[in-house]
Order: sequence, then structure tokens, then C-alpha cells
Amino acid sequence: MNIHDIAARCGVSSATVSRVLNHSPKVSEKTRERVLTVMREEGYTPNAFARGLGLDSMKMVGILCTDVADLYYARAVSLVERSLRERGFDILLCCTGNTLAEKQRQLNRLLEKRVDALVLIGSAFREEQDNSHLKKAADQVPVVIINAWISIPNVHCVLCDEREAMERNIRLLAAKGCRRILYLYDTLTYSGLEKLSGIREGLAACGLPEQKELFLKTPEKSIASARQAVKELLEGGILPDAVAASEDLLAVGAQKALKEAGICIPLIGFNNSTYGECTSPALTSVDNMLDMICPTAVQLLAKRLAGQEAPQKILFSSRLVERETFQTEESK
Amino acid sequence: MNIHDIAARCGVSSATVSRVLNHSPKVSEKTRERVLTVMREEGYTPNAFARGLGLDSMKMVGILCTDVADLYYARAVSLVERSLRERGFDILLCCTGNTLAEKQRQLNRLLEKRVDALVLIGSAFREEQDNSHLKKAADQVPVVIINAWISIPNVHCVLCDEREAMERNIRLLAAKGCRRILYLYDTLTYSGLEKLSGIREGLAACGLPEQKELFLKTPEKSIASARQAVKELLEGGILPDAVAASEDLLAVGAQKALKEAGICIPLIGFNNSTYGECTSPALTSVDNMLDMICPTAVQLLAKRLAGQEAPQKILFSSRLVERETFQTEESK
DNA sequence: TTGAAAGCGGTACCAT
DNA sequence: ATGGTACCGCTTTCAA
Repeated sequence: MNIHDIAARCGVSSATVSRVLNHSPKVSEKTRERVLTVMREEGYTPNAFARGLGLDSMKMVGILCTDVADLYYARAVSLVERSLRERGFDILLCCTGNTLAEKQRQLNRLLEKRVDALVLIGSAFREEQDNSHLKKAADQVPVVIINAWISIPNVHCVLCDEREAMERNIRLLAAKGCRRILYLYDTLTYSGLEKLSGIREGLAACGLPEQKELFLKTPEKSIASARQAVKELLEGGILPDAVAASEDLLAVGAQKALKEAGICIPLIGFNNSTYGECTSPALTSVDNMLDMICPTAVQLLAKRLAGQEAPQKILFSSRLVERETFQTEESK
Repeated sequence: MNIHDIAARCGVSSATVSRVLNHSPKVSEKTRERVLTVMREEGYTPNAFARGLGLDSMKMVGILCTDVADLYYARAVSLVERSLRERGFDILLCCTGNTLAEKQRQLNRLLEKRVDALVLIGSAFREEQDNSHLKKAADQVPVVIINAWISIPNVHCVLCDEREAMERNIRLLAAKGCRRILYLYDTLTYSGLEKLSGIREGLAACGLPEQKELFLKTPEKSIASARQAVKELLEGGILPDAVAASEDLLAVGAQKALKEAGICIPLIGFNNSTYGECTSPALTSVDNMLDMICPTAVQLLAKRLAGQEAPQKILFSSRLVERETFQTEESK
């Protein structure tokens, strides 16, 4: 059942049917009625491929993330998907893992499917060495990266000021008298580096020394990994008086190790995830504003797709969500 | 740059270029070489819409879930996506929320995009009253539902025997001497009903009475909601001697309320999620085998797409993952 | 092995 | 307001 069949059954031309399909005002009310009725009767659905071929668009946006099973990315995908759907776009989702080769492959896959735009979620999409694939992609469609900043024409970045967040964490902890703050992190992506800078700046601002043994990198982003790392640290006789983590999951692991050792010190996580709400005491954590970032990213994309200009970078400031592992003076 | 341009630059016809593109053996090695070289030089990419139009397929599979932000669905989506990608399919992801109307709308959206198949994740996709939309969908493409069973031709179901899992939970708790087991749940989808049956059967099998006050429904699937519900229960003077939950998140909430009240009793969660690993003590929980279910579902779909028969229902048995809130005798 | 040409199912321009 | 038709880019059948 195609547009021509419908046209025949209505005694009109396919052009007219097409007009009805596209809500063209140049169709008489009577004709429109008739066509719509027949369409309904026949259960007709226009062929998306044919339309796509003609318009060079199927109203699809590609979303790339390293892994949707990660709670943080899952939330981001969910938020982006909703915003895009509200604007009539469908989502092609692709998980890439962390290798550059695979990220490039999947990016190209989406491009070959002729998506209208691309949303890359996570700072893992800013590569250290080679970002030429992003440049190439941005040449073909609008690209927006969530949670990383990179200066490439037509690549837009919407992110949270995580450097500032970490600096504030340090200042708040220092204000409470903490002087040996452990920083627990896993990767040094763009986001990871920003957080690290924030920690350093915070320490400097508070006149605290950078002690190498208080920067602890875990082998992976998992509770077990963080727990083990902190456990070994403590067993090595290094006793921090506070912990800041780059991720809630790491903070959870740290909390377990500390609890085990009978140590109770302030602890601040990152991402304001449900993980942090599971523990007792519940984690104080940095909210990096996905709720705002994602719709903003989509809005920006929509602007670009409408042929308008859009800012290359949008930076949100974060918000500390105070739960039980740390509270500022004011909120007490 | 299209197939004809390439053909012209090679001095062959577009048919030949098409053959090269489709790895047809009916092309001389020399010609193939030449065409491939030119393609590379021009950075040519075949137009997916045109190809889709001709083949009536863009090798895309639609995935429907109520919300990817939910950790459980996120994992499922991740696993399904990976399997499908390995088989050369791209994923159209659609989150529907819980209303029937929206589920139908999104289903149709994907169908209109002419996906090759449909994967519905979650038992929320089996409706109480009206499943005619599923029947209609299955008429057009193979459909597989993960985690629900429904008997519709061409709708395949891959799921875990959650009834059995819950029955076992009860038996194990009873074997430890528990007689007042609180069952905490949120929804009564297909999955919810199965679990409930399992609880009942378990109680019956152990000669324990069904006490109405020990079946506790939370207003929503959240820690806070479960915590509040259990807190009120305890304050009402009802003291269970064990808890089984339909979801880790609810178990986490229950654990908080119990801890607050100074009560320490066995606790079994469901889904074997990372949430359960966050708490101290860590949750013993039922693993409902997503790791196996998802690839199996995709395999089944692949069979159907290859024109072969495939079973209508595949049932996996679950596995109890013993952590700290409950352990069977044997494992001690 | 290769080429010519008829679809696939729409869109949109140009006439009327 | 409506119809005729070229075109979008690829696949595939039929001939050569």
C-alpha cells in the first residue's frame, strides 16, 4: 500500500496525497477528508525510507556513549532521548566502549545511517591525541558533546564546571578543619583532568600541601576496586581526614573500607547518583546538572538544525547535595 | 557523490559499482579493485536511505523500555544493543513511560520507521487488558519481549522464572526459622504478579500463613518510598523477622528503616544490582540472568529474521547471589 | 562479467 | 486546488 494506491482509490493524484501527508494548506477540505479517510481505512503508513531518500533525513539523531549500563550515562541518555523525542526525533543509540578505534567505527556507522545530528555523551569522547574524526563528523552534521569541552568548529559542548566543583569541595572540607584530604579517582579523561585541577586549586587556595600519597587512582570504576585501594592505603599507615571522590561509586567503596577500619571522616562523592543514596550514611555528592545539561544540549542542536547559530560552549555550575557524610556549617 | 559518479569515474556502469558494494562474486578482480580504489579516494559512502528503500530494510531494530534511566533496563538495553550491533543491526531506542497510550504511540513510531524487529524490555509491556497493539506489531515484524510471558503468535518471550525465585527465597528464609516474612513490592505487572505468586507458594509450601500486613506495597520504586513504608509498618507495631523485596532499591529502603529501628533481620533483594552492593551489609539478591537473557533474545530474533522458526518462550532459572544480608546454610 | 533500465515510495517543481 | 513528472540513490532482473 503506497501513496499511488491511495491516490487511485481516491481518484486524485499522488501529489495530492503527498500534500495531505505533509499538511500542505493547498488542498481543499473535501479532498483532504476523503484522502484521510481512505488512509485510515487502508491503515496506510508512509514509507520512511522513501521519504528519507527524498528529504535526505529520517529525523534521527545518533547518541554515542561508552556504555549505557553505567548509571550516569543511562540517565543522560534517558534525558537526551526524551528531549529529542519531544522534538520529533528518533534515537539511534550506540555504545562504543573505551577504545578509540571502536569509538571511530561507531561514529561512522551512525554517520552512514545519515543521522541529522550527533550527541556524544561523556568526556571519554574527547581524545588526548587525535580528534580528527570529530572534526570530520562536525563537517557533516551538528555535533554536541555532553560533559567535555573541545574547540572544534561546529562541535558544541554543554558541560558542568567540575573543576570549580572540586575546588569548592576542598575549600568546604578545609573550612571544617580537614588537612589530609584523600582524592580518589579512576580515569583522567577531560572530566578527570578538570576534577584533578579543581582539587589542586582548592588545596593551593587553602594553603594545603599536595601530598602524593593522598591522590589515589583506582584500577577501575567499581566499588570493589575503590574499597581495595583505600583499604591498602589505610593498611599502609596513611590516614586521611577526609575523602573526595570523582565518582559516587568510588566514594561508596571508600566508605566501606573506612567503615571496616572503624574510621569516620567526611566524604564527598560526585554525580549525585542513586548509589550515593543507598549507603548509610548517605553520601553528600556533587550534582553535575545533567537535568539541565541534556535538554540544553538538545535545544542547541535544534537551533543548529533550524539553521541558526548556537554557542560553542555552555558551562553550568554544579550544586553540592548535602546528605549525611558531610555538611557545611550553614546547612547545619 | 553517488553510485553513478563512482561508476563514471571508473568507466563502468552503476550496476557494477552496486555489485562491488554488495560483495557480489560476479565482478572481475580488476574491476573490483578499481572501483574500490575510486571509492576510497572519493570517500564514498552509500546512501542508507536509498538502500533501505530498495531492500525495505535499514538493518535497524527498535528497543522499547519504560525508562533507560532505570538501572535494570539500562543494563538490559546495553546487553541487547551489544548483541544486535555484533550482528550488524543498529538500535532505535525509545522510552515510553508507563502509560498504555504512550507505549502504543512509541511502538507505532518505531514500526513507521520500518525497523526489522522489535525488542520490548520489561514486563510493563504486557498489558492487563489490551494487547492488540502487540498482535499488530508481531504481524509486521518479529517481536521479542524480555521479562514477560504473553501468548501471541510471533511474539517471543525470554524471561527468568521469578516465581520460582521468590518461592525459593521463602523456603530458604523459612529454613532459617523465619516465620514472619515481609514481602515488599511496588508494581503488579506480569513480573510483579509472578513474584507475588512465588511468595504465596513459598509460604504455602512451608506451612506459613499469609498475613495481610506482611504484604507491603510501596507507592513507588524508590529508596525513600520503601523506607517510609517500612518505617510506618514498624511504628505500627508489626515486626517481621525477615524481608524479601521485589527490587533491590526497595530492599535498600527497607534496610535503612530497619537499621534506624535497630532491627537486624535477613533481607533478600531482587535484580542483583549495583545498588545492593552499595549498602553495608551488602544485599543478598536474586540474579535474574539478564546476561543470558539478552543475548538469547537477540539470537532468537536473528533466527526469525533468517526465516527460521524460533521458540515462543524461553525460561531461565534464577540464581541467588549471597552477600551479607542473608546466607544459606551450605554456603556458610 | 557487464550494462541498461525498471522499480522502490515518496517530494516538489512546473503546469494547468 | 490539482495533476504530471523528474528526481532522490541504490538494487536487481534481463540481455548481451
